[in-house]
Amino acid sequence: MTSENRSDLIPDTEKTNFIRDIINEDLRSGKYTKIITRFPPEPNGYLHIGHAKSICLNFGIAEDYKGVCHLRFDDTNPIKEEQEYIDSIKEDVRWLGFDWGEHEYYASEYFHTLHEWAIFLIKKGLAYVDDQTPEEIRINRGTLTEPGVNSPYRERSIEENLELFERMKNGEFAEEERVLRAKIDMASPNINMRDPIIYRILHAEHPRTGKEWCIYPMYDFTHGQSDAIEHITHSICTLEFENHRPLYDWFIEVLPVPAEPHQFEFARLNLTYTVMSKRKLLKLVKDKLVNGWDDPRMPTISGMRRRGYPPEAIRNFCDKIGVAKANSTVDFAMLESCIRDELNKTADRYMAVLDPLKVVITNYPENQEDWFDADMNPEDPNAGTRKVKFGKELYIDREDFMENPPKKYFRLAPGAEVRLKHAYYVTCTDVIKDAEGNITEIHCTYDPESKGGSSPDNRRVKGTIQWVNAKEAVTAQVNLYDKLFTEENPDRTDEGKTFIEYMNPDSLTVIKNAKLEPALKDIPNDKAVQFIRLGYFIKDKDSKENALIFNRTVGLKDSWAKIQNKN
RNA sequence: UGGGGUGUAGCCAAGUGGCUAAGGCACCUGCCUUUGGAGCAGGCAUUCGCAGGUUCAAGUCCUGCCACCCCAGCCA
Repeated sequence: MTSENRSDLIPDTEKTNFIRDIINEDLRSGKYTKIITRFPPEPNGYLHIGHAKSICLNFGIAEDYKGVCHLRFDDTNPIKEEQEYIDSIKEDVRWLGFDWGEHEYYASEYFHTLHEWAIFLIKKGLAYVDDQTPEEIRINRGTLTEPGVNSPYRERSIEENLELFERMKNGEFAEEERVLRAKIDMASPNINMRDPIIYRILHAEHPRTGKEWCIYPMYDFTHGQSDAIEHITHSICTLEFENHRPLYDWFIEVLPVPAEPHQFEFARLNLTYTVMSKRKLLKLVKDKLVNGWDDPRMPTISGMRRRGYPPEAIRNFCDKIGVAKANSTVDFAMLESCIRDELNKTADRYMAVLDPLKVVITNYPENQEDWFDADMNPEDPNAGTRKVKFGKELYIDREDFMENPPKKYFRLAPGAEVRLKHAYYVTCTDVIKDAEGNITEIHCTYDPESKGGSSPDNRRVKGTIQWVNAKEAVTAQVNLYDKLFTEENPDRTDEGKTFIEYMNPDSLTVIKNAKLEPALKDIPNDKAVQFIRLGYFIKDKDSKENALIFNRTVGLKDSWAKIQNKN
């Protein structure tokens, strides 16, 4: 091996984890002079936040070390895989902000090489065709504590194996009738080494190779070799493959592969109040317990996109949670914090009310109107300002008025004065009710001196609430989301329940009659905004010109709710 | 009961024998505020799963123990 020290490639970064330590060492020692990683999804479902961790790790390393990251579809099981998933995966990786350039690969492109390598193994006496039934194979594999027993077909001649494997390939056998196995050690304490199956018969059409094959290589016979073919230097996967590493290394050792990749394992991401297994997510979709893979309550990348999570926030989250080998469950609040942090810096502010309560400013002249300058984002002076129009009749949120307020309630109440954001101070003078005693309207007076939101006498007004002008407000549907599960760990089984039974019946609240500042009507679909005091929102893809729909991405931190919960 | 892993705060997570155990989330004070948002200041592990041992010095090394996770698909 030529040994060139490329420690110059080691990035100056605060990101630190055991994988980067290994890479740094490999660069210093001259083991590698260029880093090549890969993200290897199986196209059998949509990507979720757990995949985002792997994507950020693999593509992030490639970026930082001036290397490349391949996007490789692990498409060895045509029964579960579909083109729809391939398309969604590419869209999601791209949306997260990563670029695989020309390096888009498919394990299925290597089927011919893999097939040749299988024959190579047979010729070396290191693989054989087994005629046992699945049941027999299972029984003879032994258990965790007992060794397996050799297949009666284990010592077939190389010629017979070659012929049988050829006939398998030619479609002469039914599924489950025969398999090709590596001949390793049926007594190995590592079950993966007990003559693992490397080829099975599947009379299924493949999304990419069509009907060309009826035998398909297993994951273990595919992954490492694909890594070798692509000259991957660091093949990073999750912990459950740790037991497979000896097998990975065995194939690399024994086969005439063009490179010697190495596998490293890290702990997959778990998040509180959500499930991450593709099987479970698929069930939620298939059983229509959610509205598709991109339901904003789903932990899928597409769900988060529709929910309004910015890709930068997801990437930042992946950086913050770190990469280690200990199983862990990250607090959902950590993700939300990253979302708010990003949105606080970037989202323009607008005013909206979710549950409109009419306010009449009794001393405001009938035909007067005021235009106020409202800052788009107090965090970003460059965001500029917009004009908002004030009027005699407004809407405020019903939550922002209480007839009998508790202590420390800073909002509107009879006799209380509040600031209407960007506009005037108002004081509540009357409460109007219907026959049932429901509050239908409140009357206020305004202080003309407080124009713009501050008064010459500098008197303190504790509360500031948002409002919209009744005359020009636009009506919209607003979707509020809560956790999909009520249980921190929906995967728990100790109560004898399934994850479905932990679903939160109130995970979606649809508000039909929200009133919005008119400017919101023309907001682009992918532009995140803040509704002042209510949270961050994004226009839903089903939103129409005359049927606006906004999804709440995440609420603002609510210290008032916290105070109330204490009492 | 075989093999492979992992244990640092409520949750992530640095730490590679040597100054007072990083940082973030959450939480708690106080300040500030035209969003009860944001921001600012401070607090929050006498101790690193437990017990021994080595050393002038141990979260880091050694021994033993405990707990949890993964593996018996012709899934990946």
